[in-house]
Amino acid sequence: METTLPNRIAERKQRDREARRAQIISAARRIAELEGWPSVTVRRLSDEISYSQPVLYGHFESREGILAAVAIEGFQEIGLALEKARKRAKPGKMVESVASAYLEFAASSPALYEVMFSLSLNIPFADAATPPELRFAFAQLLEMFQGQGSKPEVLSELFWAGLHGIADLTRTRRFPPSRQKERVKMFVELFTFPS
Amino acid sequence: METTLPNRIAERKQRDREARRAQIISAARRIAELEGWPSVTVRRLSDEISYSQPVLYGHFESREGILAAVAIEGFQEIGLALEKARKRAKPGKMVESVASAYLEFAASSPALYEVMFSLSLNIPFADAATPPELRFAFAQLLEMFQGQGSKPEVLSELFWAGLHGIADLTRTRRFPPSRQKERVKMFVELFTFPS
DNA sequence: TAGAAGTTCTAGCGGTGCTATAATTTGTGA
DNA sequence: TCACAAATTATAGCACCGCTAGAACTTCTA
Repeated sequence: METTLPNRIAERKQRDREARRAQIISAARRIAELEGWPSVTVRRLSDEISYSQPVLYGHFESREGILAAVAIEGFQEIGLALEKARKRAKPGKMVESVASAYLEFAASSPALYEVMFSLSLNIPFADAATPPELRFAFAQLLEMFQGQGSKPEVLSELFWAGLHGIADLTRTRRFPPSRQKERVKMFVELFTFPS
Repeated sequence: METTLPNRIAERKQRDREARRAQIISAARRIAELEGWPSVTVRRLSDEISYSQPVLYGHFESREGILAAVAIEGFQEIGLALEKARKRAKPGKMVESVASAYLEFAASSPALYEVMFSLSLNIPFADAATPPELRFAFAQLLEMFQGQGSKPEVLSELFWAGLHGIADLTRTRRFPPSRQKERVKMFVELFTFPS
């Protein structure tokens, strides 16, 4: 017992730490979605988790580090959503299914989507230091265009860019939501090639 | 003379006011391009124009009002650039010309482009309250697709969305700049239809 | 159970956007 | 020309921000 007890204590501490970290991320996300990112202050977060401010800096380097963690979580979720949409799509409907899934993700969590892209992370897509969550998400698009056309990478990038453009311009109210259906339909047609 | 003098004084004051307003916008833009938007503080701007802070609030409602003014200026400039590209394009090269002009604008003034879109202005595109600068810019794209296809509005929106996506993902380092040429080429092909 | 090691909090620094109020300059009529 | 009103500008301060040094406390060990 005596040799295992310290381990169990250490494990519990680690669990607590991770739970608290998750709590911080969750609170940041919730507040951002309800009141916008400017309301996500370090003081506010420390209130939410009932710890003083310095505790937050034991988990993250800075406020921006917290936002980055939220963004990573977002990329993981969108990656999973795209994978699901890709795999469950009816034959010939893959592009439409993935496009809809992407836009629905962006529309249902606008603050999350905002932080995923508006944050100027120093995280290039095709870099060695790119987080796996980001790689995975982009891989879903790449997978979709494998075999179709001569440049699947470039095509995937354009598909992503188009979806991001629609999502971003919708989020910032540049596009009237009324025409969204038509928009998606024509977008899908643009990226559907005769087999 | 005596009845016109007060007018001349008032005119001079108005001119001074407008000059100072332009100076504020110009300083904000310069600082943002050199050091990023977080460096554009009200104190810093008041230093640049050698007036105290409250003077700035005689010109703009808030810091965000200053950014909005810069953004409007940006929309005016990109509108002119797109118009020029559209009108001077060789036959059959209009889409390519306009796309290149758009991306070059975004790449050459990244901070300006950033504020034009990252700012969540309450300014829908197709609204009555949409500033004319915004209308004009979008009109250039609309003009391009008039007659082509059945839904020029939707097509223009998709074109804009695609360009914005490329510009934004490039600016935030998600796209490696290396493939930019290929990207633009394929994008132009997507939006070029057989006559 | 005393002390070491690890945690957490208090309190404060320099900065931010913004503004009430004081000081100053400017234009005007006697 | 000059006193006075009106417009303009500056000073100084508020509440809040991100962040952190050092004090206070808790937990574990011997």
